[in-house]
Amino acid sequence: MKNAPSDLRVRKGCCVLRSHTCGELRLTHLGEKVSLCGWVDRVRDHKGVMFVDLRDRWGRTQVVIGPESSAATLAAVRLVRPEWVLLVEGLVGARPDGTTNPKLLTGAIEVGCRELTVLNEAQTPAFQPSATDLPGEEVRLKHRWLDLRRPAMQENLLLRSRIVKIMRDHCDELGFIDVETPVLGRSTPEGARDYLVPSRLDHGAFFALPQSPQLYKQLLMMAGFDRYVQVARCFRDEDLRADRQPEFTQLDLEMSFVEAADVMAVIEGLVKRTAREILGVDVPMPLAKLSWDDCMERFGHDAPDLRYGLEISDLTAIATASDFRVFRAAVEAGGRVRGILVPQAAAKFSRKDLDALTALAVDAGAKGLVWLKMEPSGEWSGPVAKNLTGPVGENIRAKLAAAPGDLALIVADTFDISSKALHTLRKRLGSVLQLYDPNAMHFSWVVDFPMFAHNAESGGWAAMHHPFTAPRAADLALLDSDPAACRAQAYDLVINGSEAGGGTIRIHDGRTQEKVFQLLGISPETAREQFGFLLDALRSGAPPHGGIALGIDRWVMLFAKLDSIRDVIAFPKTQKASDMMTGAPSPVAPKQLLELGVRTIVPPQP
RNA sequence: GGGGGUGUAGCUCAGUUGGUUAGAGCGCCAGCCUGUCACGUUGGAGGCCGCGGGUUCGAGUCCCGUCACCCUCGCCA
Repeated sequence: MKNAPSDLRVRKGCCVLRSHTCGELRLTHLGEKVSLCGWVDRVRDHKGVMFVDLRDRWGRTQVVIGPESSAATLAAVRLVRPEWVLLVEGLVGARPDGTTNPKLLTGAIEVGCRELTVLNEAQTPAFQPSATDLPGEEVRLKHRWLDLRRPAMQENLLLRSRIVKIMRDHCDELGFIDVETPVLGRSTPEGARDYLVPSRLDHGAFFALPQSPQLYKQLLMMAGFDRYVQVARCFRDEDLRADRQPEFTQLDLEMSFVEAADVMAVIEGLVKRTAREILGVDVPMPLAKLSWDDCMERFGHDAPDLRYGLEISDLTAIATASDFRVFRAAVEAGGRVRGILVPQAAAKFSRKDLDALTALAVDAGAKGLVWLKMEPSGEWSGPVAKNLTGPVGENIRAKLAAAPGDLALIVADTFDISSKALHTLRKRLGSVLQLYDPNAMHFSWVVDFPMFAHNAESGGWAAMHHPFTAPRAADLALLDSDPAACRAQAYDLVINGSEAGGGTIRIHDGRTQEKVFQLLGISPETAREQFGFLLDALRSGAPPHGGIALGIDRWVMLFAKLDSIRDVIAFPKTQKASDMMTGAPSPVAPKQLLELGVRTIVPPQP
């Protein structure tokens, strides 16, 4: 054994220490003198002969230390432990007959060790990256450097890198200019909660981290950049989910002199290219476009999973003719009666299962769930079937196209609540009944969003997308007469029931922008104070423009067929937005707070 | 903020109705082993049962509180 060399010898290629990676050697390298660097994955000691699996991000190679190796090397390797970092020099040899390992790409060869250099020792790791049992996520996050040594995690980040490169290449080839925008910006009350950064030079004033570069990219259009793109970090101080982190990355882009179709075409090209290069799948273009109304009506949600059916049917007209009190009450209150037919599911759901589904519907706000099973006789059965005999039952059967053995789930409530309940049920049924191939990917657009939604807090209007979204040209007059009916030039990209991107054509004239602000309850004074620069810029020769932002983390998660966004982020945060590894966020020194003119209410923890 | 789940050895987990000294596999330490590749084999060390309180003759187990992590509703223009 010798110590790590201080005089780095130049070898072939650009690598000084190593000639090859641990995933590289094949039978074609037989007899070559090579040097490998990597981590000790496993050691197998057979006294006279020892095996060390050396691992790097490229793969794993078996190193043999046998009688041919020097006594010093043999003695040295006996001390080696998993996760030590080694430099191994030796000859590539073919493995003896019957000892090749087809599970490894390098399984036909092994490196006969001539010289062994310990580049670094390692304390016993908190968990073994090579282990088959995955540690709990808490442990993985705390020792993230170990977790990231696992081949699965390395593959995830490699996939992310490839996808981002495809995105950048695609935009570059289409003439997009990559422009960076500020991270320290101005807080606006719209949208999500801001992350704030206190100003040292102006006590009492705060920067906000961007929820997205929305206004900057619009101003770049007004500046004439025509096509802008950025891989942009965004920050939203809201509660986390499996697919939501407080900081996340968007492919943010904006184009001038375009209509929605132009932006969508750019993204469709990207979808096609990514699917081809990453999955080897050809996605037919153009993608299906569903109107928002259609989505809500048929799936109860604005980002439906279209890998399976279970569409919602409207039974309101049938219910109107019914004596069933539950149905009548909903209809008379202006609500709707809607249902899902689950083919050949009657026998699969026990009373207990149906109670669980009912609980789901109730959680979604519904007062209950009507379930009906169709008997072989063609009659409905179930707790309320007796209320739905005769023509009503027959009409429901006809409308749902129900057959014996089918299960019908019906919700009578407001449109919003029935949508939510049936969407929740549809999702549950889809996964429980395995109605789709989990490896399949389905891309579609949802378009024609309403401009506004009712804001429960203020009682006024809230922007469905954001306050800069342009209404459809034909709907411009509706801003005055009927804002609720006004549709936006908005488009969401939906992948497997997940919102993977969203964009709009923007308002490019000041008068319309002011009108929309006004509808949103933003006074002219507030608008001037917070968005004065935008209003001025809109009056300074703003081109028609629009764009989109894609959630890169979600894209990678979906393309990697993973359930958690954290598995495609190198250093993610926990559900309480803390970093298990660094301990962020942490208390700071009183001096730092003093400089910032900030006083905390809760005293710092010791 | 609400609902649900988990927390026992470094890691993954078992632990019965509340009852003697809390177990297993992996890892770790020390032997044996010349063709293994999740090597095998013999022995050994290793525990604040998340934390605090309570009930009890007795608590890993029951009760209350609390903390952390995960899923989820609200929230996320």
